[in-house]
Amino acid sequence: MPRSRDDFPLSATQRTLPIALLRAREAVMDRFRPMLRNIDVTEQQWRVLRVVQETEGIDATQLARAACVLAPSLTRILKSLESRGLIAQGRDENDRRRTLVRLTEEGNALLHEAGLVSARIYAEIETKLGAERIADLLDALERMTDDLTTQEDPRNGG
Amino acid sequence: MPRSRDDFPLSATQRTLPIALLRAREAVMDRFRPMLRNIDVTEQQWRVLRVVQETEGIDATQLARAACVLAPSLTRILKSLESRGLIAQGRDENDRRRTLVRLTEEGNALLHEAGLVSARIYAEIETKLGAERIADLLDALERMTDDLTTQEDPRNGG
DNA sequence: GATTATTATTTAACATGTTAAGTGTCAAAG
DNA sequence: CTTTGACACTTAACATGTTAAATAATAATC
Repeated sequence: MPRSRDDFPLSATQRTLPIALLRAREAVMDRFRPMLRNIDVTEQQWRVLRVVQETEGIDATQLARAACVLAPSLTRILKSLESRGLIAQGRDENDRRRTLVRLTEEGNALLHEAGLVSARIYAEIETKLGAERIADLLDALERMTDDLTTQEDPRNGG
Repeated sequence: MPRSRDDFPLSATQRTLPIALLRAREAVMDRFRPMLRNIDVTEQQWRVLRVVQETEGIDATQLARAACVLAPSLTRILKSLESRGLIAQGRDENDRRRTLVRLTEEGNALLHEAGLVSARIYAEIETKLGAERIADLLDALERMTDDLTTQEDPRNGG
């Protein structure tokens, strides 16, 4: 009796938020990985590019937060993307500590084309799962994230 | 007008499954990281240890799947945990390709103590969010993972 | 039983996660 | 204007993610 691909003994660790969130994310990302591989861009690089596209001239700190990458990772990613000619970095003249990032024309072209494929994949997922179901899940996830991130006021002893 | 910690412009990428799942997972894991750091065990090592605890004598392939780590990562993790005396590896006598993993007494002691702390943290999260809400979210995540993982039968022309 | 295919694991190479420490810039205080 | 502190990265070091290729052992085939 062979075990199928997702058959492992149902145990406590499999029914926890960290594992369930990780597995769900893997399931989603598996659909996008072929596209990313086609354009030779990693998952994290893609997130960074998408955020830069949405907010041209964003600074590194906000970019890191929005793309969910740590500052040291972002440093390397920006260096890599710049050497590939996809983005350009500059200094904020008002605060020369800050790095400002924008897409090059080449980066813009890449995002335009890959963005179409990405949108199609997301639409497929939406068809498979149902738009409302995804919206509900997104709402639940965002609420949970907020509730866990908001640190309780220490004055409300408890 | 300073921007608060989680204030970034609300844009499309922030309302997608990959980002939302990533952020939710980060919010949860932030609660466990201090404990993990205390015992000098990484997030992935902890998952591996927990699964081994649940299924003593598990083989590497099932262990990797249950702990959500890739085979090459597992190789390194097991080597590291073995060198610390927390686990022991052996060969399956019926199939000498397979590596079987079990906890040492030291590993068992570590998991017992840290497991208490972990359970307390999880209980805190449950109190903050509500047990039913977590259960519903886990159900939704598991359903979505299943629905995305199940490859449609090619005979049902699509 | 030798050949071939398949499976389980490992190794290698590069990218990122993670933490700590270092560097340059701005801002407040003296 | 200098000192101190805070902020925005950057670098370094180690662990893991990810893919491809290599090894070893089993299974299937002729």
